[in-house]
Amino acid sequence: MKYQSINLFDGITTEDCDRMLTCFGAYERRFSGGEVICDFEEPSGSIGVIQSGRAELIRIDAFGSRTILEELEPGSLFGMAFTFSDVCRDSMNVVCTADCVVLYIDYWHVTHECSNLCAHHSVLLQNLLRLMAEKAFSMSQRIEVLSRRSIRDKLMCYFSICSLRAEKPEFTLPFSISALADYICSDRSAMMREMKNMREERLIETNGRRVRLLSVQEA
Amino acid sequence: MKYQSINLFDGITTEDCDRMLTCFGAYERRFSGGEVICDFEEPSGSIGVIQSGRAELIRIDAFGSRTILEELEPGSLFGMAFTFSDVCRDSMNVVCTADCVVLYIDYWHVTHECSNLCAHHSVLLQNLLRLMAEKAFSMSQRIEVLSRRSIRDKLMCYFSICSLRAEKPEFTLPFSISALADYICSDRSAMMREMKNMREERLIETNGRRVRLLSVQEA
DNA sequence: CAGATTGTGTTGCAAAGGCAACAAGATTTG
DNA sequence: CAAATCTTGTTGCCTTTGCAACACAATCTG
Repeated sequence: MKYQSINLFDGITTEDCDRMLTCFGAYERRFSGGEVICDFEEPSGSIGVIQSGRAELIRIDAFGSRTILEELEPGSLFGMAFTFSDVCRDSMNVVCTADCVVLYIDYWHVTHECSNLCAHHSVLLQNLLRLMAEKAFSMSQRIEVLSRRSIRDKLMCYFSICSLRAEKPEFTLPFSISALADYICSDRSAMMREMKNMREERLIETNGRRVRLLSVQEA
Repeated sequence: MKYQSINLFDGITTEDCDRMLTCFGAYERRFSGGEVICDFEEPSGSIGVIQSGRAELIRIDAFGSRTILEELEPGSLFGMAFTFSDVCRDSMNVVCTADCVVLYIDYWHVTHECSNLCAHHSVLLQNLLRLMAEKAFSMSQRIEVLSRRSIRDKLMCYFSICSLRAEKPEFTLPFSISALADYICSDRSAMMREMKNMREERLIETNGRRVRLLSVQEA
């Protein structure tokens, strides 16, 4: 099962698309690396779609511990119900890591037939449904990784997912080794120690962000 | 922000609903406690909707360690892209915990206008969108909890969510204390030890599944 | 290019958590 | 009702992990 990423506007012509976006009151914004795209300070009724570039959903807790809650790639959604709204009073941000174009769409407009009867409203809805399914999929993966009890198991689970996605046992991490520690919610030095052990036990080979799974699990 | 759960068929009359379901090839099945509703053995193109009862999404890894990946309540969705499909070769099941009625809908039919032009297709799509958003929301919560580094923090985060949902500092856990350990992916005895400490430090009070948060966080 | 920042790699130490094992109350089931 | 099962509760021991602190390469920035 492989998911090729789709864009929200696949199957809609540029003219129709422009017309709908005007009708929806949608708008685009550009961000450059390091900028905070969204800080969830006030509730918003709009969905953000990463059109291009990269961003991360970051949580910083009261003690300054930083966690990457999510990697956002082109096609990724954020905002609204997609993000857990700060129950624990930590600061949450979507931070741009590589120059981004973000499209904002009002949620209400998407779910209600508009008076102009936009021709491709239903196509948009279908695309949105599919993007959300992809998002649900990636969150399930994250839960899968985080549900492991040890750093080693978390790494092995995450690497398995990466290698499955790459369709080979060798792949490149989508972020730095340090960020990987944030992703698996473990201490960086503890993780590096464990990776060293795993290299010595010949479970993996690493070279920078390049990782190769050696023990292709037999089961 | 409070979410009242919706049903997939809200806003659709019973007759229209029946007609659509026939048209979609949807069907209902009943399960009783302990039965395995879905084992993800073969890929399926359908969405499962819990209509009534309760179920859990369970993973059992190669060493027999059991994890509740998700609590499924009426309105919850499972199957397809909603569940991470077994990358790590562990066994995954949806298990019925209280007598369930489950509705299966073919995914393809939902996303494509049918030839019969079912009147309320778009309403169904909107409802599905909303259910998926709710699911995304609950998965975000789960990630929020699991991303905490210590058992104490995981518990506090989870209890905060529960108390927010209950709109008061006292609430009843939706599952047994033992199952809570599975939910937060920690050792049961370690969790009990930590809960004991937390009781002694007067962070919480517990009585069976009844929990009261004492330190209503000041920030 | 110099200084600042970020990423990588390492270590000692203390604390937290996992594991195993046991005991006893509660609930279910034949 | 008695046996079996599930849930709660506890403890000791040992491993894993987090934390603090350091060193050094790579990259960014004015």
